Amino acid sequence: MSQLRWLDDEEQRTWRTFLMAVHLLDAALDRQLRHDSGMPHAYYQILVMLSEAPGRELTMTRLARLLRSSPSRLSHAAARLEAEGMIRRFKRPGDRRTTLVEITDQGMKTLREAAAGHVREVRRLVFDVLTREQVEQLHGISESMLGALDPQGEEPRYVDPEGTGNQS
Amino acid sequence: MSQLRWLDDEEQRTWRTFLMAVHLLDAALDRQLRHDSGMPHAYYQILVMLSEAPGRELTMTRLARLLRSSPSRLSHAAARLEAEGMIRRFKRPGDRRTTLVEITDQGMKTLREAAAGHVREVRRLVFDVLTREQVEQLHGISESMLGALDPQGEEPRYVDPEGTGNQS
DNA sequence: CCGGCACGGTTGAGCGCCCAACTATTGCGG
DNA sequence: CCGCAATAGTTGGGCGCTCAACCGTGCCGG
Repeated sequence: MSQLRWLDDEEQRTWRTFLMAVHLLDAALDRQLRHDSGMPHAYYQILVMLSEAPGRELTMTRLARLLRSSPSRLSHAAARLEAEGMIRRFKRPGDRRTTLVEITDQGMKTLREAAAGHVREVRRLVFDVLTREQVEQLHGISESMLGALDPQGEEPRYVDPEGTGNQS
Repeated sequence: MSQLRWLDDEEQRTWRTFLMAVHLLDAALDRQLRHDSGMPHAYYQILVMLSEAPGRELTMTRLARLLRSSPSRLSHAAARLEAEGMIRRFKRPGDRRTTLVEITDQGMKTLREAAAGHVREVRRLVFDVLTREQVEQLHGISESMLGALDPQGEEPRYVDPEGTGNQS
C-alpha cells in the first residue's frame, strides 16, 4: 500500500523531454554507426571494452558484466562479431569452462575507423550543445541514477585505464 | 577535413556514465512494463499520447510525428495494440486516405492500471535520487540536446494539455 | 570420492524496430 | 481535366534483444 505520488509539472516536463532526447540520441548514434561502419552501437561498445582490456582480451562473463549485458546478448553478439573477424574466441588450456575473447587486429582497425565518425556525432549531438557546467551536472545526475539502477555496482564500469585508446 | 576533437577526460567520464545510466534505465522501464502490464515502453507511450489527445483520437501520421516514430514502427505497433483491443483504427467518411486511431475504454483502463507501477518505477530510479536542482538541470540539458537532435522541432512533443491524465 | 549445485556459456523462439518497397489517395500546376 | 508528385499508410525481410531452457565443467560438503 505504498503511497503513490504522481509527477508534478516540472518533473513531468523534465521526464518527457529527457525521454525524447534519449530516444532520439540513441537512434541517431545507432544509425550513424550502422550506416558508416555497419555496426550497431552495442557492438561498437564491445569492441571499445576489448580494445582497452589488458592484452586486449577478457572472458565472456567479465565482458558481459562490464557492459551490464546479459550473457545471452553478449553470446549472440560475439557470434556475429567473430564471424566478421572483429574478435576471436578461444579456450585457455587447463580451463575448459571459461571462454576468452580477444579483439583482432582487424577489429582494432575497424574500431579506429569507426571512432572518428562516432565521436564527431557524439560531439555534435551532446557536447557541442552543452556548457562545461552542464557536462558536470550531467555527470552528477548520471552517477545518481546509477546508484539506483546499478545497486550491485561493485562491478566496475570499465577496465582500469592503461591503454592509450579514446574512442568514446 | 573538419578538425576532429576527441573527448577530454571529464567528457569521457560523463559520456560513459550517462550511456550506462540510460541503458540501464531503458532496460528497467521496459522490463517493469512488460512484466507488470505485458506492454513495451514504446507501446505505453502510444497509449499515453492518445489518452491526452482531444477526443482521444489522432491520425496515424500525427501520432507518429508526436512520438518521433517512423510511420512503419507505429503501423506495426498499432496492429498489435488493435489486436489486443487497446486501440481502434477507422477511416473518417469523406477521407479515404487518413486513418484515425482512437484509444478504447479498455485501453484507458489498461493504461491507468499500468501507470501506477510505471510512475513508481520512474520515481524510484530517477526523481527520488535527484535533487530539485538536478531535475531542473536535467530539463535544461535535455532541451539543449533536443535542439541538436530534433532540428525540425517545429513539431510539438505532446498535444496541448487539456486532459486530466498524468501517467508519465 | 561422489552427488549435487553453482558457474560459464550457448541456443532458439518470440518480438519490436529499421529500412526499403509498395499501394492507394489526394492535390496541384499547366 | 489530366498527369505527376506529395501524402498516408502498410508490408515483409533482416536483425538485435529478451527470456527460458539447456549443456558441460568445476567445486564443495558429507
